[in-house]
Amino acid sequence: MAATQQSRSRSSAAAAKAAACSEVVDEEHGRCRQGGGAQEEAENKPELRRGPWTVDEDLTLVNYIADNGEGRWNNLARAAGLKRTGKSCRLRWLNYLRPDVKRGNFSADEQLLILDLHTRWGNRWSKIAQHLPGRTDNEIKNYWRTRVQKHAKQLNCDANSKRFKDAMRYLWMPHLVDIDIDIAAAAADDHHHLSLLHHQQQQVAVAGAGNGDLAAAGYAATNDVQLHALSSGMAAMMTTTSSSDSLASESYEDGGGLFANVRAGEMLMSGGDWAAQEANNQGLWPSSDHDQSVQVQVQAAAGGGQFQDPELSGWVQGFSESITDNFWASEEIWKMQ
DNA sequence: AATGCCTTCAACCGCGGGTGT
DNA sequence: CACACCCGCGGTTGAAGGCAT
Repeated sequence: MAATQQSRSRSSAAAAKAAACSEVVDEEHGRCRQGGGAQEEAENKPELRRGPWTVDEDLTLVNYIADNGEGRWNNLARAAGLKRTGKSCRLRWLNYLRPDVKRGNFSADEQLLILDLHTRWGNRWSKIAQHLPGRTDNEIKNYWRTRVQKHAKQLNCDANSKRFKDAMRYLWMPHLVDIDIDIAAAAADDHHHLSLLHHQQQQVAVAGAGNGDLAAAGYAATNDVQLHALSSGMAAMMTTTSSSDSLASESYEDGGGLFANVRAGEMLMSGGDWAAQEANNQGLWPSSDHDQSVQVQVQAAAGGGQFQDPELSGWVQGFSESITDNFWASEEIWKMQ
């Protein structure tokens, strides 16, 4: 709510500023021109505004789309009488004015899903956004650049690096799942339900540890139920998207891979049977030889052994230590969102 | 109070792919 | 086939607000 108000406040301020702005833009290249200059061009081309949208412009755009629908953005901009490029109108509508745009901070579910999907698809923001109803690619991109990359910086590594992905996979995601379970438990305020959640969590872990083909084994058969029990919001998103596109065929792998690795991460932290777990994850999660070597090293550390790679050892150790202060202190931000 | 730095996010830009002529 | 136009995507920028000094 606060974020929404902040956003609105910013928008209004920006709009007020824009109203006083006489800057216009070349339509084709979007370049800035100062008002009064290049008169000849101005006569041939309509002056276009750029910068923050005013309330009047927003209303014009919203009303026009309500009457005529969206699409054909250049024509729309002209027909609506907006001195904006079609691109600008489209962006304003899709990222801000659209009624189903969800505003405010990302939930743990959404963060988890973003981390998962980014691990799979990289910076395919639009594709990722398709699986977060109400969220725009721009918002997710900003989230990644501001929040996630900030944590990567804290860890002194690149957000796209193997190390950071490992950190997300084995430490961050499990933590988000825990937050999610806590939230679900608090919302339900139902001890029996909570027990069920943890019991089903265990079942997935056991299924992963007991069979070499997790996806083909019990997981696939009960995936949907388990996801719902584990994380209602995330499961809802999975369910929502499963019938819409290619993710349908991947959804079992998504949930299974993610969850199996999440459980593996928890095992790591508790010194569990990593090797057995990892063996069952192969094929479900993008995994390279390097992945495996890293995981073996992580396993060694979890079991009290030493890392073969001193650099990695130091980093993982530093990461683990930072969990209790810097990293998870800032994580409180997530929790509050 | 003034200043500077940092964070956030709306908006812009360039590019590539799709489509119509 | 060539060209022009439109749309959507990912990267980047810059304004605004918050915070520290």
